[in-house]
This record gives sequence, C-alpha cells and structure tokens, in this order.
Amino acid sequence: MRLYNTMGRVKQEFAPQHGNAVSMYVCGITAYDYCHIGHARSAVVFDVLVRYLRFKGYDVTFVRNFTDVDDKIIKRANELGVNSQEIAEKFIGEFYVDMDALNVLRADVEPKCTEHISEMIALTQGLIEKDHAYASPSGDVYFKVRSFADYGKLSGRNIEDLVSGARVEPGEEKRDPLDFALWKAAKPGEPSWQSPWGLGRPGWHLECSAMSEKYMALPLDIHGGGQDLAFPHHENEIAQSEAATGKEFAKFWVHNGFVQINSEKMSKSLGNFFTIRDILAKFLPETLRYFLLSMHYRSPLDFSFDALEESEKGVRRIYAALAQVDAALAATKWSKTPMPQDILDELAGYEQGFSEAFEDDLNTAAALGHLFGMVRLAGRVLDDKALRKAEAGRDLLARIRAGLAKWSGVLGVFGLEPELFLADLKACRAARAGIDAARVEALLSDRLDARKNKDFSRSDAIRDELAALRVEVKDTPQGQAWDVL
RNA sequence: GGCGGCAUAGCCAAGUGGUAAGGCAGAGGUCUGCAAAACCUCCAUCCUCCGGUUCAAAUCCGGAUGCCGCCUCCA
Repeated sequence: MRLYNTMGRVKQEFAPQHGNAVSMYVCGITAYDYCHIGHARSAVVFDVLVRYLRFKGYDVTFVRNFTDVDDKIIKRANELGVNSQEIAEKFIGEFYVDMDALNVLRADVEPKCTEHISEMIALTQGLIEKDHAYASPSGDVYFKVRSFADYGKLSGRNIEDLVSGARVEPGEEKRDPLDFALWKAAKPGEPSWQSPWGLGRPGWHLECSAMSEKYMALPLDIHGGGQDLAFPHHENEIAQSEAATGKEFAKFWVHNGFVQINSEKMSKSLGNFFTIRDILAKFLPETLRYFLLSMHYRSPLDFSFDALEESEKGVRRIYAALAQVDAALAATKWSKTPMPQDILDELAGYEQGFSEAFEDDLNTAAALGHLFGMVRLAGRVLDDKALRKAEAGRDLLARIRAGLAKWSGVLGVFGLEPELFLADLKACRAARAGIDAARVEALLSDRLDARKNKDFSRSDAIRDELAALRVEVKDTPQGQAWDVL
C-alpha cells in the first residue's frame, strides 16, 4: 500500500523492513481527563491502519503508550487532593471504556511511563556520555539540540527558524533556549524517582524513545500520532533516539489531521470541547466511528452534531440494506433467472475500487463511497422480482454480504447484526427526540383499528398526530412500523 | 515573524495530468388507499481568482485572495 510519510512529505510504497513483520508505535494519551473526540479520531485512524495491515497478512506489533506521570496529571491530582497515580489509573480505565465502545482494539503492548523509569535513565545517561545532553546544577537534564545535526528534519524547520520561538521558562537551567528537558528534578510534592542526578522524573519526549526501543527494533516501520505531535514531540524523539543509537528512528511517520469545531481547533480554552462521552450520550458508537472514517485521515475534520446526524443516516442506510439482504437470503426456493452481466461488472468495479482506496493511503472516505455502490446494487437486485428469487440473485447478495463481513473487520463498523443495530439506533434516536414509546404504541393501535375498518381519513389523522410527535409510520407487509422522523 | 496545510455543487466530501466518486438535502417517476422505505432518473461544461507549462490541468508552476494549523501542553 501507499502511505503518506510526513518525513519527506510524500506518499511512498509501504513495505516492512523484515519480511512480514511490521513494528508500529503510536503516541497514546496523557491520562489526566476523559478522552475527547480528537483522541477518538487518532485512535480510530490507527486502529484501522493496524487492522488493515493485519488484513493484508502482516504480522503487526502495535505499541501504544500511556503517559502516566506528567505536569497535567500532577496538576489535576493536586486539584482533587489525590496522588497522581490514582488520577492516571482512573483515566486509563476511562480510556478503555471509550475505546471499547468505539471498537478500538487493544495494542499488543501498552507500556506506562512509570514502569520504564530505568530505561529512561539509561537512555539519558547514554546521551550525556555522547555529549548530546547535560545535567544542570539543580538536577535537570537537557538535550543539546545543536548537537544533533538533523534536528528539524521531520517538521521542516531549521535551527535558526526555531530560535525566535524558543524561550526559557523561569527555573529552567538551559544552556541554550532550544534545549529540551530529558529529566526534570523533583519539586516538592511531585512523584519522583532516584536517578544519577538526584530525585526527579522523566520528560515527556523521553518516554516514547525509551519505550519504543525497548519493545521493537529500530528503525520502527511506522510511528504515528496526531499532527500536532510532529513538532516538537516527534522531532525530539528522533533527536533522542538517533543521537543515542546512531540508528534511524522510524521509516514512516504517519500523522492524523485534527478535529475542528467550526473550522477551528477544538480546545478547552476556546470552550468548544466535546468528550467521547458527550457524543455517546446522544449517538451510537458506530455512528461516531463511521463519521470519523468518512473523511480522509489527514484532512481536518469539522465536528458538529448536524454532521453526526448525517453520518447516522448513512450508517442506517447501510444496515437497513443489509437487513433486507439477510431477509431475502433466508428464502429456500430459487429460480434460474440469470444475472445480467452489467450488474456483475458493476459489483466487481466497486469491490476493486474499495480495495484500491485502502491501498492508496488508507482512503476510507473513498472506500465508503464504493460501499454505497454495493448497497445500491443490492437494492437493485432486491427490487427486481425475478432476480430477487433467482439463484444468481442469491449468489450476488451473498457475495455482497460476504464482502461486507470481510471489510467490516477492517473498518470496525457494519459488523453487527443488522436488525439489532437498527433496533438500537431507533431507541437511540427516539430517546434523543424525547419520544414517549407507550403513547406511540397506543396511537398505532388506534390507527390499526381504523385501517381495519378502511377508515383512511382517521388513519391519516393519527399519522399526522404521530408526525407531530416526530414519529413516522410505515405500512409494511408485516404491519405497521415506526421510526423517528 | 518562521514553517506547513487547505480552498471541489445548497451542505459534507473523494479525486496529484486525460476530461468531476459517494453521502445528505432537493425534483420527477415506479411501488402504495395515501404515505414511508427501497429502486430508477435528474441535480458542478466545471473545481477561489489571475497568469503560465502541456495535445490535454481541479490536478503541475508562478502570483493574488481567503481560511486553518504548528512554532507553548495538546490526538
């Protein structure tokens, strides 16, 4: 497959360095709060990438870390009057709740910063020995940015560009404003570990270098994360790892685009902030996952509840079609009507298009377009009285169904039992609309009586009444059904 | 100020040289007591603007305008 590599900013053919094995590291969360929709996007994007690589037959080792000691965690812990480890553990637990809901698979290794302190100390010592780092009088250790000639190669910046933006915070003892902390001397009340430089804790950038190298050989095949991590986090990881080992750090750098609100970055300070839970309180997890996959992973994605409703309609349409396909496939008698070649050709085109979209930089948006083509085709066969009852029609529907089953394992959506999903969706939408199901059932019962008596004006009046409640009645061969308008 | 990205129909969106996927909304039709769902048909001669390269550009180059991100914690 072709993957966009931030290093060099080009799409390149992806191939593992060693046979079938793929090593992939993605920067995980800092566990100090509930995950927001941006975390959801990153998690889903890399989840689909891992699933797709495995689908292609690669033996993927996927490592995703947890940052469980950090300024923000300590701050939160102090606010709540508990220790930082409790905060981290709580929000790691909440992370799993959200990720399980979104059908994001666990990584193979999920290392925590606090469990790899000795590795980080060793890495820091190595950097000091190679004169890429130095300890300050009070026990901080800083990386000498100017000692690493390639600094800036990922983000496309040169040292001089960075000088104006660099600053030294009060209390820091940098020899050069560009330098960044590998190790921070302990302040009173902070979690700390013994080190050659006294009590302290690791800097954020250091963890990923130490933990990725522990679990996988360098260079990594793929290193991923959100776009904002490219600088300085990933740039610093490169500097640390390459300066320490002399090896290239990663072959492919993959960065997902941001979630925005009204074309602006979502952030707490702007107050335009949605957690995964805010959304799952109103929408099903598959709706959110589908929404996240309906745009290319590198594009900025504008979130709104209106856009989510649109995605919900798309998901519903696919599942509704699957439910109809399943119902048709339950038949037992089949005729010999042949399938027109053009339908077969069209399906083959969608199948191929779907695969090609994934091959081209994980283009899930384009792939979903082909999926709708397949669903339309299924509808065409189902609508054709002869084809619907023909062996050829059955075979075609079964082929579409099997294809979807296969791909749902990669997308992580459309894998549920259609009728169950549709029932959940209906309940979800009814709850959102504040519909009183008991009252609806009573009205439907009255309407059924009216219809039995061919009192269509009464029947239609009840339908209007239901419509006012945002309920839409459908008369199906199986009787009345309703949905949220 | 430095670095980078984006600009496609009413809305969302795919598309990096060969003549505009898909979704939502909308219009007409089939079906229906009427509807709904489903299916069929229609819905951008054109891709922010101005130049240029080419037989050929939404796609490449130059410029303009607008929006956004990073440079500070951040998915």
